[in-house]
Amino acid sequence: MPELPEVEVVRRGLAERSVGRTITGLEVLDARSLRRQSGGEGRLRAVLLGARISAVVRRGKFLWLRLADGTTADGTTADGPTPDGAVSDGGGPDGAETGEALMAHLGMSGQLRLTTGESLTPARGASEGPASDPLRHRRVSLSLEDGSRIDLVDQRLFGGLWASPLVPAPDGLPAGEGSPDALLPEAAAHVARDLLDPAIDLPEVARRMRARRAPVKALLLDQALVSGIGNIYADEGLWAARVRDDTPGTALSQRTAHALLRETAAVMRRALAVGGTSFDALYVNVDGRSGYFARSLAAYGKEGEPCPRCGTAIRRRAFAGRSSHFCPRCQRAR
DNA sequence: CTGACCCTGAGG
DNA sequence: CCTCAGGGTCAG
Repeated sequence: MPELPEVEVVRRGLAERSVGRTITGLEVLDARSLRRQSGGEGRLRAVLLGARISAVVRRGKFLWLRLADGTTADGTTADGPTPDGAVSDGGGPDGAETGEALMAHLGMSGQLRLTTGESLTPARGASEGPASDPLRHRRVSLSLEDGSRIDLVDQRLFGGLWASPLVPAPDGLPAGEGSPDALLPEAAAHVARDLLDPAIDLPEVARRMRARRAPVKALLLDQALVSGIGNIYADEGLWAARVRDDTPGTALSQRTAHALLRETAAVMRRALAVGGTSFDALYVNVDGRSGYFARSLAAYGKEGEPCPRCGTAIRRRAFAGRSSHFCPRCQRAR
């Protein structure tokens, strides 16, 4: 559910309130959230404890925290592996970059919540709690030096946290939103630039789409081609550009393919401006608040409702293992 | 490129 | 009780 705009809302919240802080604790309530961490909790602990958060970066739906050597309470410097030559000193005043990033992916139901000292609820039994407890599905928590906490809350456990070494981005351009340089985590190296990335080459992405026979919706969802788009914004972008989901990439003109990308970007920008899309409490920002874009959706989840453009009932069908929503009248196959 | 899998909770 | 929802990954 969280797609680019929602993840960007989270990135901004974290960047505002966690950059410069040192990580002082790691609490793992459900090890399944660390599924992608080789070496498990012990390895993650070694990377995180004593590290200072120097930046919060996003590419597509992937988020990562850049880590620098922080100063521990007793004044000693935390250690961390530094891959030779990869990192000189991107860090701030009190430490060199550790060469590792903390990756975060929210999956379907993941949230990163920031809780300040006062609002920390008295520790209930593990992740058990009343249905009203917003932290009921808390899986992992990072304690920060100021007493605040970053909580990964994830009902369905598709998301996760894991450490990944930084490598240079092949094009030498900033690795993502919020990135101080061209270094990106190895784990995000396969992820294409997203539609809100100033360094994305839209005509080139359009050309690559047109070189593939797969249905255009599958291409929009291919994170290695263009990242950040999920089922909701794919349907909305296709609706905005009046393109049918099953149109083969090869059937698109350069003009149409480019327009589709621009329309999808525009939808995501509008969603971001109102805090993202959420249908319920499952997607929220770092303070637990929902965005307002759901009320602006034209196609997604609107089966049977009139198309805002022509009034025809929106249709829904299974597509590539997911559901697809479109207007049968004004979204024509090409 | 399709489908299974990872998961849980809502809804039929 | 069964099915469905869905991002990413990986086997086939």
